[in-house]
Amino acid sequence: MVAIYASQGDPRETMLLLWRKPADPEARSGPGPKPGLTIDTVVEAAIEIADEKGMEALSMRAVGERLDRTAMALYTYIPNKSVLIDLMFDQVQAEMPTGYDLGRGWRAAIGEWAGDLCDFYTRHPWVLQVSEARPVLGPNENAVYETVVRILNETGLEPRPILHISGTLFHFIRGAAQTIAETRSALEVTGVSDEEWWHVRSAVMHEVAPDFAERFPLITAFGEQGVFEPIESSLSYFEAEAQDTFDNGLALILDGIEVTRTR
Amino acid sequence: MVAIYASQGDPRETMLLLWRKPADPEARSGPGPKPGLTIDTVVEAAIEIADEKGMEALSMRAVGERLDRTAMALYTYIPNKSVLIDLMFDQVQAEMPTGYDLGRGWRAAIGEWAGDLCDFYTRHPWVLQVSEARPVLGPNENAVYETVVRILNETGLEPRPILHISGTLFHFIRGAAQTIAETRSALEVTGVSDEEWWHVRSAVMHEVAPDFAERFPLITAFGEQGVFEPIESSLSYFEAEAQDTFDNGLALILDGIEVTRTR
DNA sequence: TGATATTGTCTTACGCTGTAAAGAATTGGT
DNA sequence: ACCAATTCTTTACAGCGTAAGACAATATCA
Repeated sequence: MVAIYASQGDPRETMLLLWRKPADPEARSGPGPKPGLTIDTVVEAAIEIADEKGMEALSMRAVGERLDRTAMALYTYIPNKSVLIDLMFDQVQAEMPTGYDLGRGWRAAIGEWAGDLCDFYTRHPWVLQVSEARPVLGPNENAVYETVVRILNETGLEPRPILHISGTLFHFIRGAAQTIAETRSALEVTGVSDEEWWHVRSAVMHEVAPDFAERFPLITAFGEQGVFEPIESSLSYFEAEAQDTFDNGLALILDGIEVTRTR
Repeated sequence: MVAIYASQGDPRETMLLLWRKPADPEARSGPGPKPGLTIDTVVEAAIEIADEKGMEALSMRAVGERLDRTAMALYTYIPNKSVLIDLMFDQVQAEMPTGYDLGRGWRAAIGEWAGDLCDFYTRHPWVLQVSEARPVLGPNENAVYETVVRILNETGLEPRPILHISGTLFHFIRGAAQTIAETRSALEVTGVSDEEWWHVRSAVMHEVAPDFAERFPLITAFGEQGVFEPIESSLSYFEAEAQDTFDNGLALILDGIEVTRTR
């Protein structure tokens, strides 16, 4: 996963695009051909490609082709690919709900929010490749932050603990969502099911590390009583396991918040 | 971050390399020139490049150059780049300690382990780009899993909860380490300090969203009383903040484990 | 000793990437 | 009719992983 730093290029220009403030409010009627595309159509096409085939399939040529243009035509609308990714990133976050019911308490609300965020990330796994370190600062990203902080504010905790908890939730949810998304796509990408994958490797493992059970007794014991029990769900084994880790991990973190709160 | 799936190519060949079992124990004295490199020298050179300049600078040509060879010379030792990354991945994990003192209880031990893992990831941030979904299954990766499970086994919990907790810890620690590493490298890569970065954007923000405080009242309020207080530490503001999030989030998760344990 | 088979390494080549530079085509204002 | 502005295309460059083929070095066998 290559960390993609937000906003390579002129920050002002990027922000104007993110918040859709045309740089020059006049001058939108001069000579020259009318633009055949808009920022939104370009961003939308790029999002479709990233959703369908992943971030590594997102090329300027591919986006251009989807819009019946060449790659270079896009540079009329967008300064470079890095900014395009920022715009995609902020655009999809509009999918996240903002109005969670606080009537049933912070725990129910944050649980719902976390589930929605995890679903969001698994719908758009490429979003996880955008660095969180220096945020994009678009309107929809800000709305997501505002939403989680508003829910956590119900805990009665101070601002700094709330920011730490929000960061912790993001770390956990992003990691869980990434694993869920990767287990899901692993079959599509490699064409090998979890069962096949494990079957082949466990055979080679015995050949290559005959002393495995002695060297790693606990994971051997834990593996034997958990791995590849027949499961009823329609999910692959690993995906079901990843989903369980999310559910249980989330509950554990909420318990931890409760402890912090009542201390 | 592009998810890199482990073991593209023949799984058996990859496992033999990971566990350093030469495919053919005989036949190591035939005609032809003697090999000038070894798997280890190649993997080591690749790790150095990834550590120094990041995963996106890791190219076969770059590794070859560091060893005074061409890119193609490496294919004598390694089937392809994907397998090279698997070998790098498992190799560096040997840095993780395995013998944590359980005398002071699981909480102290897991706290130490988590800190070590976070440090490990920030030393080798490229490791975070290797997918966790289908593990590499090398000896050192297995040792890391065995270690964390051995510590968590001290909680007295059942295997499945322990696996969920271990997964939760990995998700959280990876996310925290990634943010720490990215805040650290953001300055090097972009040449812009956190303060400059924020100064520019907050100015443009006022221009582009004059109603920001009304639209996002809580993050406005929370921001005002926390952001960019002068800090004494040698860390950048964001890095110190990311480190705080790790420390507090870890404590919170450990509290959550305690709750699960005593329920 | 000379031939042969085997192996390490290099060169070349292909299709992909982001985007700089330059030119063609289209349009509105004068 | 001309000009200036704007959209869009073409071409080009250096980088990527790696397939194919050539070449050089070496140990074994006749």
